[in-house]
Amino acid sequence: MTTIGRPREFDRDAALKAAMLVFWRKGFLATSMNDLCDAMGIRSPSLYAAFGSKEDLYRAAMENYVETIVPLVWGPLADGPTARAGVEGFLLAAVKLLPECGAVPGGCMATLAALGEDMPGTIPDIVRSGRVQCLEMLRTRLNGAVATGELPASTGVERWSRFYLGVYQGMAVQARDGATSADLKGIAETAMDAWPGQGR
Amino acid sequence: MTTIGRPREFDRDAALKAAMLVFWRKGFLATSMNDLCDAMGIRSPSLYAAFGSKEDLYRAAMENYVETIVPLVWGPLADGPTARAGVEGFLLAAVKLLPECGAVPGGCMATLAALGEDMPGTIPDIVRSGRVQCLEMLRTRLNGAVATGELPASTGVERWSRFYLGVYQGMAVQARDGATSADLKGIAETAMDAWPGQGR
DNA sequence: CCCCTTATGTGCTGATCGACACATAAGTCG
DNA sequence: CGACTTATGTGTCGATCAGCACATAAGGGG
Repeated sequence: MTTIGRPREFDRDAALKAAMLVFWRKGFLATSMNDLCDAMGIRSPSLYAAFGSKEDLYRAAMENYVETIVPLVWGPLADGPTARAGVEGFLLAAVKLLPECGAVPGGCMATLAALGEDMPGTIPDIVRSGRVQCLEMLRTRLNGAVATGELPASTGVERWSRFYLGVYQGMAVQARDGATSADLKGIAETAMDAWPGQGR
Repeated sequence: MTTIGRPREFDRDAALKAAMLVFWRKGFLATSMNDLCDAMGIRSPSLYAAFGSKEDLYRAAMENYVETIVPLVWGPLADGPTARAGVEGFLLAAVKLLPECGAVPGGCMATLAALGEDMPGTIPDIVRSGRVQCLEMLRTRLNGAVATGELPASTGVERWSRFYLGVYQGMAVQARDGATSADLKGIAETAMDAWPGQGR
């Protein structure tokens, strides 16, 4: 299919990725259109033509983050041979990816976005939906473990899901405050020692 | 001592408290000087004369929060008869105070501030210091428990401190996303079941 | 009473915000 | 080659931002 009209001179996906990295690093409020134009290498009319508005661009950036970055941490949850191994793999992946490491921003954009600031428009819905998806992944994995008998039927899946989600969120906060990989690993191991149904 | 010059016509402490509540609800970036003037019932020259700048006012507001609100949650940590009772009391206080409840904002200003946004000036240092103080309170209580023999000498105080801090931080995030008191209580109880040195 | 000091109220400043008008350029289609 | 469609570049819009100049008001000290 041949597109009519003057062809776009920049790579839309590359520009979106650049915008995602800026939003990840600086957040929605602290990022200006100038910041975005500089990082994306385009002028604002091109940006508005391709992405709509700052809020629309943020939504697209969050979707890009969920598609490309989130699986690096949450993929092991679904991939582990058992639910226990899945949760452990997910927390250990967080240990590796949450601290600042050079070019890529630290922390978790989906977890830490729009927490302490009153956001305009639909921004709160966008980020809340990302966090709810994470909770849902934990529910799914733990429900599966109850179904296969890996966990006793009496396991409170809802509370354990929220517990491990909370541990991850706490790790993200402390990583933002400069916690080391060793610090985060201690949190993850401590949380794994609490794994349900194996004793008390 | 008689103060010279025209006397101030507003209550400085009441105005500071009003500013603290606005910063708590909306965050530093999303709060404008207009918001602050409206809430404090004064005009901007009076604000600048009494508090310096927006950043100075934020620092004062955070100190006010740490003095008046933080003890409502963290006071039970030091007051409990044992370290275990202290940590449990602190988490249960968080269950009651983190969810939105009418006039008072929900969440925790010190925990959720400046997480997803790039903040100007010394704002990051201000909020980081608040969170480090919380970690220090946990360290102190758990170190005391090791000294009195309540916990075995082999207890890794650092990792347990970061673990319970992380649980609290996760509860704060989920409260921001609409978790109920029952949801938070489940997290708190699950974390208490992991209490060190009583079995496995 | 006048002088000094500090607070208040009006109104404004330069900077920056998100967003767009407009003219021009670069393609495809007839 | 026009006619049409879409992208780019320049420039700028009104709104809002944090902060302050200036004149006026309200107290105490002499």
